[in-house]
Amino acid sequence: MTTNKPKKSDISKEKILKASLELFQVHGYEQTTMRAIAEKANMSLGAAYYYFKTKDELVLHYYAESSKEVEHRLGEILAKESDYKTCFKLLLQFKHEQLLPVRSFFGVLVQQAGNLQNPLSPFSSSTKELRDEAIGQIEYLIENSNLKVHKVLRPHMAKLFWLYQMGIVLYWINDTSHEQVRTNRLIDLSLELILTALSMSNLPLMGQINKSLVKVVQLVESCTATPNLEEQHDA
Amino acid sequence: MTTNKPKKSDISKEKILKASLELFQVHGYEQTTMRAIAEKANMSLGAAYYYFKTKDELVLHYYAESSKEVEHRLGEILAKESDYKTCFKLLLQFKHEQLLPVRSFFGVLVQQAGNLQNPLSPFSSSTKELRDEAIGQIEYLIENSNLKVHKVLRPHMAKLFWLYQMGIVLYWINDTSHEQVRTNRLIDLSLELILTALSMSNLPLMGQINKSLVKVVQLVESCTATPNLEEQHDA
DNA sequence: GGTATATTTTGAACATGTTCAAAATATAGA
DNA sequence: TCTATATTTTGAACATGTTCAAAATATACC
Repeated sequence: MTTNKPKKSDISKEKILKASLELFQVHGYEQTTMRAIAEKANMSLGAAYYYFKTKDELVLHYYAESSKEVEHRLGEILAKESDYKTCFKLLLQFKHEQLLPVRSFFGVLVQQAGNLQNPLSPFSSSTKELRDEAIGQIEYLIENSNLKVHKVLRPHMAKLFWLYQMGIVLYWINDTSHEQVRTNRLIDLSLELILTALSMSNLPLMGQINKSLVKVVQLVESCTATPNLEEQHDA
Repeated sequence: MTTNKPKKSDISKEKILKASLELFQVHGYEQTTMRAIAEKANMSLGAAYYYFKTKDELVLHYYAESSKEVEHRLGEILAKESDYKTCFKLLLQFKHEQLLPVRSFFGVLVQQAGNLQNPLSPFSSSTKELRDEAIGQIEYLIENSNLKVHKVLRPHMAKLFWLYQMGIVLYWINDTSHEQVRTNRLIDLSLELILTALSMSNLPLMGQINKSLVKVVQLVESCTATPNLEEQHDA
């Protein structure tokens, strides 16, 4: 069931992807119409919809693709560095650079964050796979790094970092400063902050804070992890 | 220039607002069409658009209205309580209850948070007035409370609390648990966390963290405060 | 009241995401 | 090669947010 012959459908799919990428990059997500995409791909509107059920799905495709590239890059980074702060910074910077050309339309993903019902939300159930993949990547990064953190927090670090990283992306998307210098500064400053805070998590008087933090993370997670399991009247 | 005679326009506006509220409540924001609103208000589609330039603007109206109610409620709370934790909790709970009937469609406001260009975003320039109003309310709450926090943090507490509160609302919007018990738990837990953390901000070894935090807040603010002043190539 | 101007209302038209039944084409089995 | 089935393509149609020129109505001034 792997790739045998280049099926016609694959070729058409490619055509649509190529056309949409170009248009999205130039005109952004909203301004690009499905009709324009279909036209540029030399096919009818209906054909485009045969391959991608919604306009959203096109963007989701790039998201998935970039996730794979990040995974690859992560391996490279970890081969050279073990200081987790440096690693995380390199990772964020790579995402930053790699996503630069698609920034104009990639934003829709993040922008829809607040609506868990929207399939485009990074918290929605349709993006769960991608989310878990990203969190797994961070987990891997942490495992292979020198991050020292209280054992109560440890199992939730990857999720926390993922949330943090989503915040950075959100900022980046809306950052209109020249070459996004502000985002870079934010990365530096916030990593500094987190680094310092985490290094304190082993102090005795932090016990309460650590526990509260874990509970909050779990509560947040419980809303995203299984959003489609219908109304869990929990206790 | 105050209310003289009930202008025809005011009556029509009221009719639209009433119709839209009912429809939004029953069917939510997306499912409610402008045509349905116009029909329910006994007027043509174009007339509805004469009073509200976009569908969004209708929701924005309720946002503004509820903000006034919150302000009123805040006065009541502060008259009885001075413990800032209790105050904040009461305030959050009031917002929670008061917004309950509009929860189904009020979410669009928060959901668009990620797109600062979207007028519906609570970070956008079109909602700046409302935002400042809300922050002012929190400022007032803090001033009249017993909150003790490091002087470096003090000037930014209201903004921080506002951000925090937006997070809570975001959670609340998407909380499908029975009677939103999860949101209530989140409020308890996170307030506990913040309370503990803030009470530590005066400790000597927190100096670095405090400073970093302030810088991060300022950086975040710089992206929201003047989003329409065109490309500030800052240093 | 009559006329000029401002306000309000209308309905048609447009753009765009999406659906769908039917047509065209490809594929497999005889 | 011929036929049956599966895949792909098409274009028309629909829903809905939005715009707009023209018509209807109200208001103000004589």
